[in-house]
Amino acid sequence: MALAKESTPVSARNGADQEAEYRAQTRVWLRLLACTTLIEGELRRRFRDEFDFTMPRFDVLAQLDREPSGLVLGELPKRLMVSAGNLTPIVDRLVADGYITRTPSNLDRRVQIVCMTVEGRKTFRRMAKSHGAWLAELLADFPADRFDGLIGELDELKGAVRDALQKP
Amino acid sequence: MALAKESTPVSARNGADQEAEYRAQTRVWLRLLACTTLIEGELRRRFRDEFDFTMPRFDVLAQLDREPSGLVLGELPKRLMVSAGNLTPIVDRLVADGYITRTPSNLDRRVQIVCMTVEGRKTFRRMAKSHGAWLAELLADFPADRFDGLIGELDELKGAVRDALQKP
DNA sequence: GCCTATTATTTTAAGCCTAAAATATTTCGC
DNA sequence: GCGAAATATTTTAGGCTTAAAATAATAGGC
Repeated sequence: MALAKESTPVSARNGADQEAEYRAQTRVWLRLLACTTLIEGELRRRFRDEFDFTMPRFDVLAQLDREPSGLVLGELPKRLMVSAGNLTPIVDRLVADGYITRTPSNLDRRVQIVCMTVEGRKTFRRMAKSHGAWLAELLADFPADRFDGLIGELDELKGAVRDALQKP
Repeated sequence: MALAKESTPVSARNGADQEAEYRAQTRVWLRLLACTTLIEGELRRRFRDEFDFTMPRFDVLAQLDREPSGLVLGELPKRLMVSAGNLTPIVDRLVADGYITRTPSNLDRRVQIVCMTVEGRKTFRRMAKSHGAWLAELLADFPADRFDGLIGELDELKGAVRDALQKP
C-alpha cells in the first residue's frame, strides 16, 4: 500500500485498506475545513471590527489592485470563484461607497469595466497591511521553516482536486 | 532564519526576511482557502443534486449520529463552530422533515434535547456513504502515502492558530 | 437584413451566517 | 424568599451565496 499511490484501483484493495484510506481522506478534509473556518472567522471579525468591511469586498478590491486599468466585470466571478449574481450587490455597494467605478464599454454595451478609485486604492492598501499583520499573528506559532513544505502539499492537493473535477 | 522558528521577535529581523515570511503566510492562507472552497463547493453541489440536502444539515446529523441518546441543543453550536442563532432554523427544518426530535428537558426548561429519529439515522447513513465516496473521488489523485503527513501539518497549524487566538 | 444562438449581467428565491437584542428560565447571594 | 447575574434559546437586521430565470445586447448563418 505504501507505494500504491492513486494508481491502485479501489476494487483491487482489501476492505481494511480501503477503510483506512477513507478515514485518512475524511480526516484531511475535516482538518482543512477546521483550519480555514478558524482563520476565516477571525479575519472576518477583524475586518468588521477594525474597518467595518467584509472579506468579499476586500477580495474584490484585491483583484482590482493588481489591474491599474481596471477589469472586465465578468472576470471577477472567475477569479474569485463565486457566482456572477453574487457579485452584483457587492460591486453595487463598492461603487456607492466610492471605492470603485463601473463604466459600460463603448464597444460592447453588455460589458462593464470596473476600476478602483484613488480613494479605493488608499483604503485597500491600509486594510491589506493589517490583513498581512493579522495573518502573521495567527500563524506566528507555526514553524516558519515548514511553510514552504505545507504550501507545496496544498498546491498538490489543489491540483489533484482540480484534476478530479475535470475528469467527468 | 532557517532555525529561527517562531521564537525570533519580528522586530529583531531585517526587512527582507519579514517580507518573505509575510508572503509565505499569505500563500499558505490562500492555498488553504482555495482547497477548502474547491472541495466544499463540489460537496455542496452533490448534496444538493443527489439528496436535495445541504452541508450544514448534514453536519448536524453527523454530530447526532455519534450520540445515540441525543445531545443538548446548546452543544451543537460549540461542536460545529457556528453561532447559536444560526442553528435555530436549521434544526427547525430537520424537525419538520422528521429527521430529528427536539424535546424540552424536564429538569431545566431552558434546555432542549435533540435526537435523531430512526428515519433520520437511515437517511444520514445513506448520505454519509456517498459523502465518503465523493471525498475519495476528489482526493484520489493525491498520493495516499502523504495523507498522514498532511494531516499532521494541518493539526499543528490548527493548534498554532488556536493558541494565537487564545493569547489576548 | 432577419432570426437564432451566445454572451454579459441582473433579478429572484431560498438558505446560510453573524452579531446583537430579546425572552425565558434558573441559580445564587443575601 | 427576593432580586440580580447567568444561561439557553430565539429573533432581528444585515450581508453572503448559489442556481435558475430574466433581460439586454451582440454575432453569425442564411
